[in-house]
Amino acid sequence: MRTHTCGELRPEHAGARVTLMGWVHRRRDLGPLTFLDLRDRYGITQIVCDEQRAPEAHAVAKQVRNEYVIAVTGTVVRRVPETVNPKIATGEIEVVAERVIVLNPAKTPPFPIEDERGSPPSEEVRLKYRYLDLRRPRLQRNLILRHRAALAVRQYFDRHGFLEIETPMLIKSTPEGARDFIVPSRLHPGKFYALPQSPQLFKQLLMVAGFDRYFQIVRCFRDEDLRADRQPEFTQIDVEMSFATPEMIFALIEPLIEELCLLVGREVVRPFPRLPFAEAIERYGTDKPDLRFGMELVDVSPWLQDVEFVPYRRALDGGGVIKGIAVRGGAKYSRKRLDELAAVARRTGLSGLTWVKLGDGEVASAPALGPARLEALARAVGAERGDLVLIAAGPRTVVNQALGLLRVEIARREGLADGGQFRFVWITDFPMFEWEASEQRWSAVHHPFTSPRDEDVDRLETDPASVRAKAYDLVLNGVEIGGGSIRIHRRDVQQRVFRVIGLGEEEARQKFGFLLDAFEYGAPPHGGIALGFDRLIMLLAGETSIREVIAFPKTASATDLMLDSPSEVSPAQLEELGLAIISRRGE
RNA sequence: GGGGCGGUAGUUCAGCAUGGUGUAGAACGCCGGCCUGUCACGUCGGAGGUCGCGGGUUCAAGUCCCGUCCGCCCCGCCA
Repeated sequence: MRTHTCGELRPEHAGARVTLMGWVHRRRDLGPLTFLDLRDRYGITQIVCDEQRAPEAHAVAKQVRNEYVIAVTGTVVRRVPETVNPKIATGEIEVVAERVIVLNPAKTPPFPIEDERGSPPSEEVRLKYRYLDLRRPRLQRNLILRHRAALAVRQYFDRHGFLEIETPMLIKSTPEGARDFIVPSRLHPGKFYALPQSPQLFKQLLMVAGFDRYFQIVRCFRDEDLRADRQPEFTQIDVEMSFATPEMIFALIEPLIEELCLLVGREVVRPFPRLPFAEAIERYGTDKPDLRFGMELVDVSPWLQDVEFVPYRRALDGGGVIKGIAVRGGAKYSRKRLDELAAVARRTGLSGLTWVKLGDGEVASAPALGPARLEALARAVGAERGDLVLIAAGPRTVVNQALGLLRVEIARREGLADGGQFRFVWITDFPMFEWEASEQRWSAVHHPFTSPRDEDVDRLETDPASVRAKAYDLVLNGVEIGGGSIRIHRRDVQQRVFRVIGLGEEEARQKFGFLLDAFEYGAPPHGGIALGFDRLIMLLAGETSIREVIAFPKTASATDLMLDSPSEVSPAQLEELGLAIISRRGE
């Protein structure tokens, strides 16, 4: 029986007879004297096997290899000062083995179970042997943090009167939003369940049911392409409150976030700043701005009303805009570097980027503007000697997007984003709808259950573009970590919103009839938020991919290299479900 | 669907631009010997390769061309 873990023994245990079990982390064979580093998730303890004192134990120790699982019985002894190892918590003691038993031998692992020894193995190998990767300190640390965070979340909401209520995983496919993962039904051949993209409708119905304060740490599924911060299944902290205002949601979430940050020793500044969507776009070119650095977008159109330079003239006459950013110390940029930046900007559809170097006299890519004009532009964006000014002209959305991208790209390459800083910001007043050019219809920016702002409701039908939503996102260091809204709780408003997004009366009744019905039985005003748990843990852990905080993640092509999933199923299974495969790729 | 980077020993990589450089190298790991205070032990010796896969060009392909598969990043997509 194990008496202690490998991270537990201290000098005060000296003299105790103990039994440890764990993995052989490393073996140092000095001939008649062999040291074993025994590891479990609590730590590492040095085992000494002496041929003189315990020949049998020593013989076994000679044979063990890395990652063997062994049991060691022996005596804890205090190390003499010269042999103390300050790098490990148990470094002041060691266990002199009397008996070593191999519980299970192990093949040589495909990569070392250690961080910081050479380059890390490729992700492909790590994912194939995920159970070995998970032995490494990095993932152990991340998953322990994830557990502590989940626990803190549950305690926090419990303390504030919230109930964690589970919602179904087998639900109904609905229009709008991401692609659903669908699950065939054996009892109803030809019919399908869908896995939830979020428990959105259920939490609203729980409000109708009077539960008043709900939360859930819940798995969600979206069948879309992956990214470093997007997996097909991911975890949300889902929250909903009755009689809520946005202010109440902010006041609820901010202290929670603060607690979670304290888990990794980070202090945050409260309250988090608020930034209306429109302002975020104008100042940062994005609705998820990274506030760790400046380089804000400045509208320089007013200084160029009478400009003759053709690209600028065209932009202004076409109802567009001309904006710039100041890059500190950018005057030293090479031509190659500037060309690369222009290429980045072009990805957004921007036709051209003007640059002005403020060295000893201005050097510009558009000398036709003249020194006086360049000087004025530089002053307008707040650039000083030694800086670089980048100017984009064109349609407002393209200009904002291009400069927003450049801002982030430059900050990344210059290392302007301090990894030790956590800058939260609430983005508020999102527009309700955006025009889907490909489908020639309006679609909900957040989701169709989001309430329009009271003063904008009248324009739902006449001017959808101008309707703002009671929606908000929480952004941390340029990453969207959550979003929510005050919901619609009246049937008539909900139906009007459905109509705007082109959801017909009949279809609305068929897909969301239960919700519309529920609204007629005394639905309280309510609202909430969903936080991306994986992303939050990723940022707390200092990682750049959520795969590093998920025990068994999928590859960028949504496969599992360990399980080799997805996989084909037997003809019998298909038969039972009433399914037939029409064609397979490549056949 | 599109763009970019990568795939060579168990692992991480070099070699590829300009085809021939003796048997495709290095480090770590692995195997064996020696070593009584190591803790990234040391030391001596050794084994280990479908250069992702298929086709093509060539006297000759890890290296050039075409196709394809896999991993990673980005755009589209993700209410």
